[in-house]
Formats: sequence, structure tokens, C-alpha cells
Amino acid sequence: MFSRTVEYAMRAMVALAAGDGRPMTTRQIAETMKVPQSYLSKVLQSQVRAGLVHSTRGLRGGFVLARKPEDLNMMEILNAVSPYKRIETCPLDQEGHSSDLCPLHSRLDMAMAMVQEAFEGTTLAEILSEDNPCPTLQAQLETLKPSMPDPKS
Amino acid sequence: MFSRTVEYAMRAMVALAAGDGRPMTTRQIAETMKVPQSYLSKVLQSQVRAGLVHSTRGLRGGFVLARKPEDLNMMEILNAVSPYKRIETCPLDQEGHSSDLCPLHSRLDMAMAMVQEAFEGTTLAEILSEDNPCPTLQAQLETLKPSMPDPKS
DNA sequence: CACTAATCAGATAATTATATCCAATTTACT
DNA sequence: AGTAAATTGGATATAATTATCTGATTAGTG
Repeated sequence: MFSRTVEYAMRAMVALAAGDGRPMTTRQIAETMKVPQSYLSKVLQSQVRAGLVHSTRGLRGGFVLARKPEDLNMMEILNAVSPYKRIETCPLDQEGHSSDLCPLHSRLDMAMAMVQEAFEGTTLAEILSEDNPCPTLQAQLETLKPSMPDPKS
Repeated sequence: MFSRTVEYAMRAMVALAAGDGRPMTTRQIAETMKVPQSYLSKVLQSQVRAGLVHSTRGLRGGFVLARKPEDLNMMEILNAVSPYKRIETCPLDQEGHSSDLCPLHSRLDMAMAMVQEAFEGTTLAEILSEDNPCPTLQAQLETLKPSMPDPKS
């Protein structure tokens, strides 16, 4: 149901939220989250354009969350890569400006509304705080952290 | 969120359910539901293969629902054109056979579960019985019925 | 100031989804 | 039997998504 792009965006944002405050590179995120690296950069660019992430170029650069994980929800992440278009008017009734949807599209939109609500109500912080994290994710993050800033001192 | 194919499939099935028992042709359905005719035939073939619709060829042929609208739900229609794959295992943890999902994918799957439940719980009959049908759909169906079998008598 | 690590942006390729077209087949009616 | 109406299936075209690559840009380091 959700596109691969959405999947990747969510994974990347979780990775960022799971890190310490320092910028993470696309390579780090890609390896941790098993996302094609060069596609990830596109996905992250969307997050930057949407203002959810800050990017800094150059050495020691990378991506950092623009806000605290507590007020960054799943809906914003999804919207950044593929705008969520609720069904406003019945596509079968292009002329009528009546605000009501037909029963079919009312149902379809209701499903979308449920998803929207669920996603809006779930922050990155909430995702991180749960007690059954991906074992792989945990392990990867452990090994990545120490090996990162190592200017021979 | 839902692909165009899914949209078309739902529209077509509603059109069939709204008709009298006689077979409807792709052209009738396409015009009523504003779906590209030649693509609709592919969509309907999926419904036939899934056993939701019966097709009869030749003159006076067309498509008929295989079951009563009361026990044909939205989920079956969706599944016929694009199988709904719930998230069974965390894609980040390919090795572990642990049945638990990580918090992220648990959320994603939960959203899918909600949609699935909503769709499974909504039959074509229910959609037809609601009191705010598409004006266009109503009108089209009215005009189509009388003008159909008209061999110059 | 040059070098290097890193993102950014644009071009391009590959894959999938959407849509159309046409020949073959089936069926009913005259 | 012959013809018109209809689905079926295959081939093909177009558009959107997904993915990769390459050069340009930026920032830190010595």
C-alpha cells in the first residue's frame, strides 16, 4: 500500500532520530536501513525541502533532524515524499460542487482519514521508545557510533 | 494512496451491483463510471479470474456479479487487482524469524490492518444502500437502462 | 590555497503501472 | 450459414516510479 519511497523515507528518519545529534551521512543511513544509497539521497532531499531535515555539505556534513523527534510525526514524513491527497470531491461527479462524496468515495476517503490520523498521532520519539526495536537496527547503530569520528586522537 | 486500477475496479463493481441482473458490457460500465474502456476490460478480467464476476461472450454478453452484493466486500475487489500484502516480518531484520515487527513496521502494518478491516466490513450492498449516491451515477444508470435493448421495435 | 569528504542537482536508465489497439474467439440472432 | 456484438489475450505505447551515475558545489583541514 505504501510506496517504496515512503518506506525509505520513514526508515531514514528513524535512523536519524536514533542517532546522536551529529550529522549522519547517506552512506551510514543507507547501510543501517538497507536502502539504496543513491536513491536515499533523493528521498532525503525531499525531507530537506519539506523542512524536516537540515543538511550540511562538506566534510563532517550530513543530515540532522530539523526538529525534535517528539514533534515529528509519520504523516509529515510521508507528505514530504508523496503528498497525501484526500478525496475532496467525487471524481464521478465533476460538475456538482456538492461537498458530499458518494458512498464509494466516502468509504475510500474514510480509510485514508484513518491512516492519516494514525500517522499524525505517531511521532518518531514514540517509535524509538517502544521496547521491541529491530535487532538489526540496534546492532548496526552500536557498531556505527564508535567507528565514526576517529581523527586519530 | 490507492492505485488507479483499484479505483477503477471499485467503480466497475459498484456499477455492476447497481444494475439489474442482466449482463453489462464494458462500454456501458466505462461510460457510466468514466473509466477508459479498454483498460477496464483488463481490470474486469482480474475480477473474473478472482471469481467475483462472471463473463459471457457474444451478443447480449457482458459481466455479472458472481455473488450477491451483500457478500462481496471491498477487500475482495481490491485483492483481485492488487494483492494486499500485510507486513509479516520486519524487512530490516531479514535473518531473525522472530514474529514481532519493529515499532516502525508495526505502525505501518497497523495502518494496513485498519484499512483491511474497514474494507472487509463494507459490502457492495452497503455502498448501494446509502442515501447520498453520486448524482451523475444515478442519472447515467437511468438513461442507460431503457435505451439498451432497442432492436428497432 | 589546495585537497578531500561530503551533499546537491541534473541527466539518464530500468522497471513497473497505466492505457490502447488489434486479432481471435465465442455467442445470439436472423 | 452468416453477421453483429461481445469477451479474451497478446502486442505495443505511454507515463510514472524507482534507481543509478556523474559533475558541481560546499565546507572543513592541513
